[in-house]
Amino acid sequence: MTAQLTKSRATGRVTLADVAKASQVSPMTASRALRGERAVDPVLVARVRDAADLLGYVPDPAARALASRHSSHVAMLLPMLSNTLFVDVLEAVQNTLQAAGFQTLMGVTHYDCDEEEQLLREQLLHRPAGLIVTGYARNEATRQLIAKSGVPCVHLMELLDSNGNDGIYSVGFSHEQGSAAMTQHLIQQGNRRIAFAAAQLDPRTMQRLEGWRQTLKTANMYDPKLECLDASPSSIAQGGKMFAQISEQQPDVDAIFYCNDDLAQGALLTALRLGIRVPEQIAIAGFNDLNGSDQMLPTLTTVRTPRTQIGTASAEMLLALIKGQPVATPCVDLGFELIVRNST
Amino acid sequence: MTAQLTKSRATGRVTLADVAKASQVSPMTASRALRGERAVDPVLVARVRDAADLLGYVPDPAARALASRHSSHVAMLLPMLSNTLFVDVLEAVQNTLQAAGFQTLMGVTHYDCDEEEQLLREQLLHRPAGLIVTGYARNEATRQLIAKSGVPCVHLMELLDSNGNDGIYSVGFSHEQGSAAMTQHLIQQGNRRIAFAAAQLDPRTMQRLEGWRQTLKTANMYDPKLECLDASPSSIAQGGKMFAQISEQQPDVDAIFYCNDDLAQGALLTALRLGIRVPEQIAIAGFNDLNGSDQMLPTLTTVRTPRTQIGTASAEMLLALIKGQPVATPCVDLGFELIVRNST
DNA sequence: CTGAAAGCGCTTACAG
DNA sequence: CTGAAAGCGCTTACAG
Repeated sequence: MTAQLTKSRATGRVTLADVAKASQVSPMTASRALRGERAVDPVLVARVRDAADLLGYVPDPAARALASRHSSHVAMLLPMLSNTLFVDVLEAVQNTLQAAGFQTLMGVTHYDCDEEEQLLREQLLHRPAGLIVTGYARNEATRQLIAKSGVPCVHLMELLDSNGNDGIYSVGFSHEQGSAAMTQHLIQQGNRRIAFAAAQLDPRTMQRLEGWRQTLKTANMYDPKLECLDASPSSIAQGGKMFAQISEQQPDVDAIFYCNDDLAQGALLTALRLGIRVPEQIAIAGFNDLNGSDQMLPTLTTVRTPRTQIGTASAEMLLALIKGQPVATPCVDLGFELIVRNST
Repeated sequence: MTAQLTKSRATGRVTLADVAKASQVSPMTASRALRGERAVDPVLVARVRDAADLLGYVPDPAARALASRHSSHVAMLLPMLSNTLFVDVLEAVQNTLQAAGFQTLMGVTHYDCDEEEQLLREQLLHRPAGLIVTGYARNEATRQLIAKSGVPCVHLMELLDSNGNDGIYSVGFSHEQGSAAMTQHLIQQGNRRIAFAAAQLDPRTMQRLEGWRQTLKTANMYDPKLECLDASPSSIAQGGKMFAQISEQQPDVDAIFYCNDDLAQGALLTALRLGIRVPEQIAIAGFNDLNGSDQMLPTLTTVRTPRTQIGTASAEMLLALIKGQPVATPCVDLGFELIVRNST
């Protein structure tokens, strides 16, 4: 077949009109054929597709967004990139979305609700096809912004109480249960004074705190003095500081459960430096199973969290919502895994 | 002043036409006033701005992109997010661009030229206002794609030879010099069998290899057996493996220079495990000064690289290029810093 | 310095 | 199942 190669536009870009002309249908039919909308004669679909291939046609995202009022962007709000946890989620989301022809517009909130609101306002201007946000802790204005936008939204990382999850989509796991499982393990190992050490103090950290609290209370081992909370960012150095402090001020503590692996790694290094034997003198546990935890000395006992799976599953769920497909399980629990190594 | 609040569009969105009507000028004048284009009466500018504020007008990026043939996106190509190096650059770029009203469209190439080409093709469809790419190692098709697109482009991380940098913009530092400085330091410490251990073997790693090579050759200490190269990804575990291998097979090696800190951290941990004293029996050095290197036991001697500054400076340079402003220094060298700690 | 016209490249909504 | 019309919300290019 001989396609007309005449380009009608000054820009030199191959447009839908060119494809339509070459395949002798209207632009509308070409548009529908290319998008795989049904109710188009298969013969025409084939003709249009061939012409598009021949001409090297690629749809213009801006024109499409303007006309349809939906871009091919997905806006994603993450608290912080310095926690490798979120980098893993981001990469998984990106891979899945990219394969489906969507672009990820990432925003970093720094755990700040005002910043989140600001970012979301900005991103909503781009009429994203979908939204991925982290957790549920946000201000009312942001919540309204999401709801009113009508843009499908998936919530990352956390589970929601079974009540009041109407129209809420989420992929995550129970931080409270993960924390309880680790605390239970520490008790079973014979520890009696189990401290909980946390930084950043974001909502998910507080849920882990709660899991530890409840488990200790049930075991009659709870003591507020065992809570070592610090709002500064989580880091290896910070974990070291907290370890030095606890081991000096509370020599009776026989185990420390850190809310994140970077803190626990810092604790392990500081224990080495101070000549304190782990787990003999004090047991150390972490959360997330980040890079390097299996290489520490001793290797770190931790809770492995499914961040890559969370990224993939949330992106897939969002894709379904965007297409208007039914989502069987709106709130997906991907669980966690207790990884017992040598530090406990 | 009383602005007319009548909205003309079915979408309910406040448009430029609304602002124009409210401020009693033509849409064109409103457009120019809002964009800060000169050649508009200051009185009208003020009137238009007020009306825009009052109505809560925000320009539609899609319409703007379609009409102007340039979006407010900046496409950024990074090799890999698992190296925290690039996450730091990404965050800095994002912060700077966001403040200027641009969105970052990130793509991960996995050090694969074909993937890079594919990603760039996809991103170019969105008519980005600017491009940020990593290094210079790419295939000819990709190079052509960048050149033909006419989109301003800044190259990250590396310096370019003084010859042939016509029209090339870059922000980075010399990996070869950074590596040479560290090698020099190791020689000065009295080491005579200095191994170079590297993973991933990307272009910048090879430049560091070259810096080490030249320095050892000059000092008459070069021996090909001292090169320990492995193309698998860089990680703490990989560094540990390489350390065990070198210390077993080449007991005369008295220092190991790792091309990246994660490898060196793994080496330090493995040395502890094997009971090999650092730096007494063997000195260990790294590159980049990543998180945790100052917390290791012993603390890690390394080369600090200015990744946040690279991100900020490259974004600022790109912004200038986008605005058509002259760029005084097209190839910026941000240098590096030798950080001597206790592992050497 | 200001504006009327045309167009960017698609899709929605309405006919047939 | 197909198409002609209108419009998405801006800016470019051209007048004045």
